[in-house]
Parts: sequence; structure tokens; C-alpha cells
Amino acid sequence: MDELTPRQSEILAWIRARMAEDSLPPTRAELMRAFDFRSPNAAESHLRVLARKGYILLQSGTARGIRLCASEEETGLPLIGRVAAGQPMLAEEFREGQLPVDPKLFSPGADYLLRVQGMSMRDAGILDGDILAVRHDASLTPQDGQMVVARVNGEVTVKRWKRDGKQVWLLPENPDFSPISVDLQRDSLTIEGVVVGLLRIGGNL
Amino acid sequence: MDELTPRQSEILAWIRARMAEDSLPPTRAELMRAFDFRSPNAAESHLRVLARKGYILLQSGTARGIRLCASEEETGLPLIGRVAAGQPMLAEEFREGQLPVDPKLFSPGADYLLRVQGMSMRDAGILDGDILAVRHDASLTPQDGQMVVARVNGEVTVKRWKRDGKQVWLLPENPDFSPISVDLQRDSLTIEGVVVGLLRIGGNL
DNA sequence: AGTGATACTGTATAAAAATATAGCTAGCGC
DNA sequence: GCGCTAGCTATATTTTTATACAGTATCACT
Repeated sequence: MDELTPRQSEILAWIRARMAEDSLPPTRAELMRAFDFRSPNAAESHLRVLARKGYILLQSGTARGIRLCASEEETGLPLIGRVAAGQPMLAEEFREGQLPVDPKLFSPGADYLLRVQGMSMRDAGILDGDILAVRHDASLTPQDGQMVVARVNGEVTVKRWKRDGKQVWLLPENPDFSPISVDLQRDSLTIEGVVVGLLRIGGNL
Repeated sequence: MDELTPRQSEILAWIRARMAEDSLPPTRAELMRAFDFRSPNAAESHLRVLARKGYILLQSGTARGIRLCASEEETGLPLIGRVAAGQPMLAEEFREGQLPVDPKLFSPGADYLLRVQGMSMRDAGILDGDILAVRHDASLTPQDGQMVVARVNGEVTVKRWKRDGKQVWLLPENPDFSPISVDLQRDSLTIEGVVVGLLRIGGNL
């Protein structure tokens, strides 16, 4: 089986999560919305590559005719650990593992799990080592006060979202930390998802 | 749930078999071919009936937007809400519902879920409304420092356990609350379980 | 410097799928 | 005999979906 590029494995991971969540394979248009493509052909060509490399099967002329090639029946959600600056979230190398968590447990449905680092959200009851359930959906605009996974100039961080025109504030929930100020015209800001749930297991209790 | 006619259950059975077989829900045209209808509307109206009677869900405007309504098999763990003093934990009347959580997600395995009330464990990152995964096992003796669900003189409470001979302390994690002192010879103490995980979903974030 | 791959935008278009409307027949209850 | 429902036929029409074709920018090879 051919190697996937980071972007390709990100897309494959999303398709897997989506299918685990509501069983229907996505259409090109749905993929387009999720990744904020402006052309359905971006989705189409990615699917072609995934099919050529043997990760999926495409039934031609069939709506939603995407099938996952068996592999190790990916059930549950991937747990992402430390993400290196600039690298896509769902790339294989940051995966700590796979947890048997039903994506539908959270609403509006989770796409991946993220291990929290640091205490910047302590007062919101989110501690170092906790696991967040995250919904990744480019079409989802965060509401003020909502907790988001954001990437500012390459670095991934979890904070509370507050927007004021071209100015975005990423607010910690711990007086020992300072808010991050993001100027949408100057800084690069990517929303890697909104937090839809929290999970604490094992030693963290 | 409404009764189905023989024809209707024949069609429902076919849809179920089809979805188990190749995971894609059928289109109206596929149903038409399978049952030798000469009009897609025959399929359409059958689907409408099955949806109205609650056996399937139809997502309108969506190719293959058919979803089976899971026959309520008790999967997951029961979620317990406010427990009245003196009443058993798992009595029907305190059950808020059933969540699709894999008990094996937690180790050493959870037996039920409990909705937290109050802020007495705030500094341990457990907030009002959070859901705890609890292991109930009579043979399990709590270790000092472990979080337990205990019942003192009828009242259920979540605290950190500390034992010193005949004296047990139930310690909150919030300076606004006072430790509960329990004399094993004088007071009635039942251990309703040890906390093995935490779950936060929906509005609590 | 040239070639090919990745990762897209932008615009079409045909096929697939959902869905509306207007029937028709047989059986049941009253 | 009348109204009602189940179970269809037949024909359209609109939306969704798949998919082709023509580009652009970037990067890695060679």
C-alpha cells in the first residue's frame, strides 16, 4: 500500500471519522465544505489518489459510492498527542492511538480526540493530560465564548474564542496565563476545530 | 411503534440486509429494481410509511439518506442523576438515560455514570453537571487519595478518600467546603464506587 | 531549466437520486 | 355503495452528485 502525504491522511482520517459517525460516506460537496475547498474537484482528485493508493474503493456513477478498504477496522476516534508546529493535525505520526469512543456521544459529533498540554484552561475544569473531543468542520464558525482548537502561526492551542471585527482574542481560563491577541490581517489563524466534549481517564483523576 | 404490514416488513428487512451487506443505504431506484416496481414512487411511498411508523429516518434532499432507527438494545452505561437519600443508586427513577459509552474505555471498567452536583471538587477539575464514570465493586477497597462515591447517613457524595484506622475523611477539593469526618463505629458509610473517569458533554464546556 | 506530482480554483455538464403530481385497483369496515 | 388505506403505475421536475476539462502555484527531482 502506497504512502500517503500528510494532507491525504488528514482527508482519509476525516472520511473514516465521518463514516463511523453517521455511516453515510460523504459526497464531494460535503468534503469540499469540511475542508473549505472552493471546487468539488479538489475533493474528487483526492479521492482518486486515495483510491489509486488502495485506501478506498470508488464505485463509479454512484452517489456516495466510497468504501473503505478494510484494513484494521478503525473503530472509535483517533487520539492526537503533541502536534508539531505547522504539521496537519491528523497526520499519522501524532496519533497516540485509537479510543473506543462513540463520536455521536458528543453533539454535534466529534471528529478526533486531542490530549491537552498545560494548565491554561484550569479554571474551566480542563487539566493537563485531559482529552478533548473536537469537531473539525471548516464551515463551523466559532461563537464567542466557545472553546476552540486553534493554530496561531503554526502552534496549536486550546482557548476560549472571542472575536471583535478583525481582532480575535484567544482567552485562557487561568490568571497565570495571558490572552493571545490575533490580528486576522497580520497573523495566520486556523481553526482546527471546536471543543465538544472532555474525557478524563486513568491517572488524571 | 406502529405495526408493519407484511409487505412493509419485507421491504424493511431487505433494506436492513442491504445495509448490513454493503453499508450503503439503497436509493429509490435500487429498491425499485429489487422489488420489480415500475415506478420509483412505489419505493418512495414505502419509505415514507416506514419513516412515519418510526422504523427509519429519512434525511430529505440527501442521496441515500436512509437511516435505521436502532431497536433500543441497551448498549452503553446508565446515567444516574439526583439520588434521593436512602434510595438505592441504580433505581429506575434516578436514571437520566443511557449513554453509548464503552465501559472498557475506563480501567478497571465502569459500571455506571453519575451526574455531579455542586462544586465541591472544583479544584480537581470536576464541575457541576459533569459526568463521572464509576466502578462499583464491593471487593474494591479505596486507596487513600482516590476519588470515591460514598453514602454517609443516606446522602450520596463524591469526595477524595482518606482513612486513618476507624476514622475516615471525605475530602473536598475546594476551600469553600469542609472535609466530612466519618467515624466507622458511629456513622453509616457505604462505598457506592470509585471514580474511574470523567466525561463532559454539551452545555458544560 | 524541465518534468512530474501535489494541491488546489473555476466552470461545466451529464447522470443519479429525490420527490411531486395524477392516476388506478383491491380489500376492509360500515 | 362510500370512504379509507395499501400498494402500486406513469410521468415529470428539481436537486444532488459525480465527473470532465482547463487552469495555477508550489515543491521535489534530475
